Amino acid sequence: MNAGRRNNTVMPYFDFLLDRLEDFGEIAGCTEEEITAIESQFQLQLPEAYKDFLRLFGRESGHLLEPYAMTIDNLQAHKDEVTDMYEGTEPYDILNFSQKGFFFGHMDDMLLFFICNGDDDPAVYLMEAPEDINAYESSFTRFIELELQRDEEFPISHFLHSPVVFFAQDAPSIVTAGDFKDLAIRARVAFGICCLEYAISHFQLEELNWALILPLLWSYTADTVNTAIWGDQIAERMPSAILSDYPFDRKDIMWFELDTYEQLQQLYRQSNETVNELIYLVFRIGTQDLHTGVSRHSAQTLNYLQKIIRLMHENRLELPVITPFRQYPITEYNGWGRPFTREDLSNAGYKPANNLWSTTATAIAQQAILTQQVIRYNDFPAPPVFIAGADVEYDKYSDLIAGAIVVLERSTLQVVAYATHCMQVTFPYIPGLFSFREMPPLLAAWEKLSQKPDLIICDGHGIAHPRRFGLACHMGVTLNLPAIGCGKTRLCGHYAMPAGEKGASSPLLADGSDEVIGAVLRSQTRINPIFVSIGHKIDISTATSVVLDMCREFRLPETTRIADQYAREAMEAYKAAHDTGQSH
DNA sequence: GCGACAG
DNA sequence: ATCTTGTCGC
Ligand SMILES: [Mg+2]
Repeated sequence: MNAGRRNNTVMPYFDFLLDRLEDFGEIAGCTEEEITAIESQFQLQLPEAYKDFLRLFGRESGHLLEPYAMTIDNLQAHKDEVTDMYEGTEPYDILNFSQKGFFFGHMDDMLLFFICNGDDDPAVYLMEAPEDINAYESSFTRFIELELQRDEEFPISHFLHSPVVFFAQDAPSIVTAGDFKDLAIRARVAFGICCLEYAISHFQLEELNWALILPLLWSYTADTVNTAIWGDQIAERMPSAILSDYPFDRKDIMWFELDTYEQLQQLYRQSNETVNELIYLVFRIGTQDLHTGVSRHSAQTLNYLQKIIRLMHENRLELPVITPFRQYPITEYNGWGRPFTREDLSNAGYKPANNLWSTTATAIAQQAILTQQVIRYNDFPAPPVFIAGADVEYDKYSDLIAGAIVVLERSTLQVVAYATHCMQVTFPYIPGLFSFREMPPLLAAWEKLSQKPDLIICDGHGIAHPRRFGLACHMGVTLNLPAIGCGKTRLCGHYAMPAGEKGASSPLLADGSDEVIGAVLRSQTRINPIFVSIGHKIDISTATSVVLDMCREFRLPETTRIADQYAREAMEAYKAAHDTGQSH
């Protein structure tokens, strides 16, 4: 009767519900047209299991499922909520990748989503905040099945399969215009200029002649500034004015000559719209209250600040942290704030733009999602014979990074194969996000490797990691290869010192629980122990014995040592080849 | 609020 | 991780 009634469509995913549909009370399904409309509205391909769900419950989900707000009339609200969390970014862009996150319901304050990656019955995740994402159920059907079995209203206590923690510095800076409500105009201008600098760095426009405008902008925060003159000077240098069709006219321009005008033209032409718009917005903040004085919170400059923040978000740009600006309250100097310099900001924690830092939230989300794919038991057909080692080398004077993977025969330590790759770094070093820094050259080296190993020992932790997803896990899961994490120092967890003799070990325990996340292994007698943990497809005792087996004369396993050698060699070779090619 | 934080 | 010199203990 209902248009949502299924016709001949097979609905295999919720067979288990068909004989108890009356328990749900009032239910109604979606039509195929509605489902198609959702897909086009959200620009994604919905998984089959979810479509089946919609065919049954898409319009009315009955009292059992009602608290989850999973009917289609809620979808836009879910999306809006996520959008708010991310302040302007599209919710399905959160997880970066090519896949899109689809937010289909909620539990209390937490949003439920799956990733549209082509999987017919995808895993379900819970998002409490952008950087706090947990795997919840292994599939959508299982999610429905298990939720219906729960008696409790909202069984929050067992939401989390494993605790997800992250270092505070991993979290992206979240700043809203409202945060500047009580801060001086000088602080607002300075924040805008900092955003401008971040944008310049992000678009790799540092080489342009920013000296034409940046120092002048910064002069606003100095004690010598005359804001009226500053406004006049900046107005003449506005990108819109310089790039307009009107030719240079000495009568209109008081503050610079023709050659400066031409240089400015060149600058803004090579710049881009976003950066030029930021300059304009900074100008507006600086001049808005010029004649009226600063009233209360100066709502209009907050408005421009909001535009700046939105522009930054639209371009996926990290925002400067707000801490350094907090020291300039709106109560000082009639709202303008006391003067300061860029150095004052640096001393208070302002970090210059680093375009590599903009993706931390995405990286954390990936880890929370990928960690459930880690297999923590032995999963290999035969005892591993060809053991790979991996290490990465850096160069202090450039942004070069060289990765090496070496394959050794387990007992003889013969080098069976090796491969290296040198490239530019693509990610900064952030404890907890290490794999995003070292994986790219390692994966490139892996591609070149003529003989693939049975197992890989990585120079970094596996599950001995705040989100249980260190470098070794990332490598293992990515390559679908048994992997061991072997770190030199602790990242997280606590332990008792193992006995002094080679081979002694003690468990590495997770912070705040008794979960064993690794082994502290004495690899040489009375030498500092090393940290072994599961990477992928191997258990901790097997991992420990394999690592111990590879530790012959030194503290570190031969795999790591030899990989280190090859990586260093590759770096030197690359630099030498590059030098001769460049020096005229 | 402060310290801790793989390579 | 990087650079680089010196020192300690076997
Ligand atoms: Mg290393």
